[in-house]
Amino acid sequence: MGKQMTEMLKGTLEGIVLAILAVQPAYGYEITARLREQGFSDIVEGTVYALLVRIEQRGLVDVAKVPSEKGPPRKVYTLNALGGEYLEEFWRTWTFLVERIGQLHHHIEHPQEEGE
Amino acid sequence: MGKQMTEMLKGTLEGIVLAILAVQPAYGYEITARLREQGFSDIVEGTVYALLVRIEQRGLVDVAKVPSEKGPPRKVYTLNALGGEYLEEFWRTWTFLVERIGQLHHHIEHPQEEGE
DNA sequence: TAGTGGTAGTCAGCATCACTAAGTAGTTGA
DNA sequence: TCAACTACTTAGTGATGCTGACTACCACTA
Repeated sequence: MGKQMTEMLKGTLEGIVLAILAVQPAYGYEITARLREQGFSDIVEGTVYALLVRIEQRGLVDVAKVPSEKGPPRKVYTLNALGGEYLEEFWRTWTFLVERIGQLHHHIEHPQEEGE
Repeated sequence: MGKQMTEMLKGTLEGIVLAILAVQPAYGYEITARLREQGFSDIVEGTVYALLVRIEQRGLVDVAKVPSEKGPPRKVYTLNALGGEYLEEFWRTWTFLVERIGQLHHHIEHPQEEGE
């Protein structure tokens, strides 16, 4: 999309991937494809793999190597308990931010309604 | 708040400040105080000032030096035409992200509703 | 047999951004 | 004089996503 989206994804992409893993376990290539389907057309594989390494090192996911019919073996990531807690914290932070910014947006278009 | 919020603010804080300036011109110290009032209690002055320097260098705002009754002169920032366009682009990007992530959140809590 | 294309993952280097921490300066009041 | 508030500046750090190139496995085809 653009530079703005790139910067916005910092901090949120991690939550997005954890949310995808919360639905069901997945491997890197698959996650990248799913992100593309869901509209994040510009996210590159390298970014996703680097992110997966990070969340693995932090112990938010469990990893299993699974052979593939086509190509090299897959590293399948599963959200574990710690990852689940982290994801919940993500949702709280995200919701807070969405509410604050939503208020700002509303304030701009309907300035007379708020008491200043 | 925490590390998650710090990372999420990357890319969004700029939009937040531009949105504040869209309501009315303001200077750094004032913007910091306003952010604190609006719930972003952990945002430090240094962060805001650095951001203001950036958006000034990109030509998104006009700057005027105004004497203060208390303390050094203020640098009052006003959103200009380019800044307005940039802010609109920010809202588009932000809305897109909120919708995508909202879908993900919904999907997790009501998985059977979506067709896969 | 060599070449192409899809699958799957790794790595080095870069730019951007928020934070930390310290400093400079002006004004007011004890 | 010194503290406290106002107002802005600056150097350095860590985290993150992107770029671009690379390795490797498999199937199909000229």
